Amino acid sequence: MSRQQTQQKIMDAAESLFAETGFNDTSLRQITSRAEVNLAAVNYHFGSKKELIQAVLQRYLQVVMPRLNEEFERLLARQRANQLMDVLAVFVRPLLELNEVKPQGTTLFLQLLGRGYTDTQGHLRRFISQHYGSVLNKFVLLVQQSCPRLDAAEIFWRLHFSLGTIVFTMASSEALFDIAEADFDEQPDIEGVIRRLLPYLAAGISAITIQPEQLDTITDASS
Amino acid sequence: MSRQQTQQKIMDAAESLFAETGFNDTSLRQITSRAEVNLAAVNYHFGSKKELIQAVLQRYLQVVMPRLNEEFERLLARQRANQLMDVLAVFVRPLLELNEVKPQGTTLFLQLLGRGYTDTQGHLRRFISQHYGSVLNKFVLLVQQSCPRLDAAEIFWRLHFSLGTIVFTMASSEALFDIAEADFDEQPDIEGVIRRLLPYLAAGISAITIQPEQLDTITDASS
DNA sequence: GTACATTTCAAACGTACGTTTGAAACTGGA
DNA sequence: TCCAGTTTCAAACGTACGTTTGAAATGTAC
Repeated sequence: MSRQQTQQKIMDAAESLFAETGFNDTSLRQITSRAEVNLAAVNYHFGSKKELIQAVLQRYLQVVMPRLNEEFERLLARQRANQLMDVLAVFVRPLLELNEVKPQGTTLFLQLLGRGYTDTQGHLRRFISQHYGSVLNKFVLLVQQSCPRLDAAEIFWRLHFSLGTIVFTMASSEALFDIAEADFDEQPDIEGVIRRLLPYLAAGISAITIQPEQLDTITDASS
Repeated sequence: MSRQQTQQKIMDAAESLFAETGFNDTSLRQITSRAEVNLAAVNYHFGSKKELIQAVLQRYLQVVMPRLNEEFERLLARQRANQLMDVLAVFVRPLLELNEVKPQGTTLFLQLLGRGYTDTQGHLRRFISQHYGSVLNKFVLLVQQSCPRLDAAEIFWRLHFSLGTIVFTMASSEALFDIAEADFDEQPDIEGVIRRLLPYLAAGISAITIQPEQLDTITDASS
């Protein structure tokens, strides 16, 4: 079997298991057994489990990140500020194109991204911000331009709120899909979820800032 | 040492470690060592690690859930539908009262809740919905009443989006606090984050629903 | 076909985990 | 004081993990 074949079999088996169970709760023995390769193959081909995790994510990141970078640059080159919804919508196409990389690619990638942030995998956060920090900074800049009302701190928090929404939804998407199917007769797919996500995120990010006094008023009024 | 003292020392040590590192990545040896009790004490007093996790959460749930239940009942008894913001604001006071149960109680509880949903701890989700499902159903009903425009499926998704925001923010709140402090000279506390969260969540949940055609328009327009 | 490098394989390594055990140390009431 | 009941303790158990090892198998170039 060629070097590439083995590596690919390992990464294919690993990514689905990682997406289902998380990184820490997936063992190399599960991975190599599903991939039908020897246990030692992971360490031989990737060095360590940590490096395998990075390789699995890198396979998608190296496709989607240059695409996002293009889109961000294009929006930044415009004369006037973009609508927030337009900035967010930029993600849709590159993400859905991951389905051409491999079947279920979009779902897998987003689930993996979710695991990367919820599992204790500090090295993954570092890996991403080291390799793609400049791309993500362009996105933040675009959001700032589209929401001039909001100061940097507010945008920082709201973007992390949004990251939480995405990451949590994708990490538990399997369970959510099951419930949606059982309770609402939906046949939800990843595109449907993204469609539901965008207006939610856009409204949240551009929400009117509340003053402390106002919040107290509301809290008091209901007591 | 009395039964209660030991159990409390274990739960105190466990909850902070769980909040920092997650359930699966915190070992009984770390817990008993920090609590200065024997390793076997956890199994003697709680039966198993799983039951310790539930006990740690239960300590907060049994305080906050009856309070929330009261508030929900009160809002449900009103003649006309409540504002969404009022419904959400109901959480603020009961959550902040957890700081009186013990120092940092609010933060700890929300972090633990976050871990419960992001770690692979299916038993916790089951535990909560078994014990407090009826309370949470009242909340869903209140949201539905305050957003008559939205159908049940849309509310289902948006409430889970919101859950993701809360859970993710709290699970990584330590890191977020550090960044906010370094980059924006904030001294963020849990109350400040809640203050930032409410308008974001309210705006997201009550966002205007987008039609598929409109989304395509936006996606196309930006290409 | 031989010599070399690459890849696979079964086995073992050391470590860490949750849990169990049985004896020792306590406790409070008769 | 004694004793039953409770709680602590050090030690061990069995299991699973990521990684390493060295020999066997496979592939490749001449």
